[in-house]
Amino acid sequence: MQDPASPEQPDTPVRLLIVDDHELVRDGIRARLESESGVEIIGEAGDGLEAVTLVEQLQPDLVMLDINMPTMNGLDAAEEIRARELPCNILILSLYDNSEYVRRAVALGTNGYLLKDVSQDEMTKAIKIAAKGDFYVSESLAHSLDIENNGADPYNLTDREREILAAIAAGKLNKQIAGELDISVRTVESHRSAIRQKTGGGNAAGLTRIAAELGLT
Amino acid sequence: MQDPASPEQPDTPVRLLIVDDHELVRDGIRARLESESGVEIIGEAGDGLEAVTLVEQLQPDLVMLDINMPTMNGLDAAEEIRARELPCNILILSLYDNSEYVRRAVALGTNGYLLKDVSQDEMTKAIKIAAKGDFYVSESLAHSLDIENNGADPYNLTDREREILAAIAAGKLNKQIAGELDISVRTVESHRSAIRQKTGGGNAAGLTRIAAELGLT
DNA sequence: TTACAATTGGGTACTTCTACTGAGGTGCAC
DNA sequence: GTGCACCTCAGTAGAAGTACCCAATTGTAA
Repeated sequence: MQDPASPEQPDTPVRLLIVDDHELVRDGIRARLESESGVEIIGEAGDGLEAVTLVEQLQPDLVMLDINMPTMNGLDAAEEIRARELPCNILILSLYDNSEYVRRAVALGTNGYLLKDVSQDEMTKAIKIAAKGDFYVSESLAHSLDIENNGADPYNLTDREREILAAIAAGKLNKQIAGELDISVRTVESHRSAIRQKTGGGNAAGLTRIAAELGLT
Repeated sequence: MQDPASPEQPDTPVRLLIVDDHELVRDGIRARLESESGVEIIGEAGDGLEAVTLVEQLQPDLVMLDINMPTMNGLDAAEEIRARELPCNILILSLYDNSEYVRRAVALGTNGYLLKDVSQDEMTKAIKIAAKGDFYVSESLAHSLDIENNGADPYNLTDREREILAAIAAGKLNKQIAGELDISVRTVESHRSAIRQKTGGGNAAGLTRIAAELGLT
């Protein structure tokens, strides 16, 4: 999928960079992989900024990125790594199975999306696949999402609708949103109405919950 | 604080039960503690229900409970353990530093509250303290919360206000809330107004975010 | 080219929420 | 028993959102 410096020989271990803001989780990953001969952990980072820097310095074959992190989240870090055209495969490791995250991960050209409830076997399998530049996604996710199609969210919201939903969830009034997007209040109301219809979200509180569910916070 | 079967001799290892829905996190905890002679991991559970059962069966000195879990969350499990008067100390291990969780944990008579960004040293320290029946809380939390006082949330909401805030966050209209609580709409509006004033929450979307922050979802 | 989806904008009537004002009753602490 | 916090309820005015109706423009896909 990408064009990384992937090891062609199967006996060369995957040089892996672990990124998670929780040392506890990093310890867990380490514990799992230290018995694995095919993987060599060459570094750790605690946030996205540090991750990008270390990918540049250490040039790992694969970086395992948590999403929810301070300073810079994993998806933004992935975007930055791709923007700088660093030759490194990316495996997203997230707590959440929300489709908006997966959608963005796919759009960014990452090499996989794992949930944190992953088993040891699946994790090593995913690392091998992602390190080769292919794409791996948790089975539980592959079933619930139609990634093959176009990565659409379950509500089929348009880009504009997602943009406005995020603004609503941020507590902004229609008038404010209209001002910021330079459109009329009536248009915002139209979009809002469409969002309600598609999501069944009800009032602002309901829409905020759905926005959170979609990762638009 | 409680009255558990705590080991009086310092050379008797703490018999620990680990509860977290993510095998990855359990592996991390294991990896950290297996070098620790004072701690013996006697079992694992993946949700609250399983946790209560295993506490009853294995009678550990200490149970380490994650909060966010399927089937039954960690706080409800702690409540059940206390209700059954099982002689076991409880250490909460949570991803979130929200005050409502800490407040409930304190009210339930648990023996500590750890954040998942805890270091190895602090974790073993907390385990030792909690296993003795004392109370340990992460320093970062102790600073931000006035647990000494009465475990109040940072907004000083009353019980009724929290109840109504939760209903608002659930997307209910004032009229609905009034019906369910058997009070007038005007009263709901009064509470809502007070909540806004205390939290600076603004409209329903803002209040929903704050409710999520307080763990009222 | 035709068809369709997305985005934009409006009219009208209605409901809900917000922002102020006021006050009565209860229970608890000093 | 005097405060004080809490819960209860009301009036009024205006702002905001909801629920319908409608249509012009643009871009893209069949």
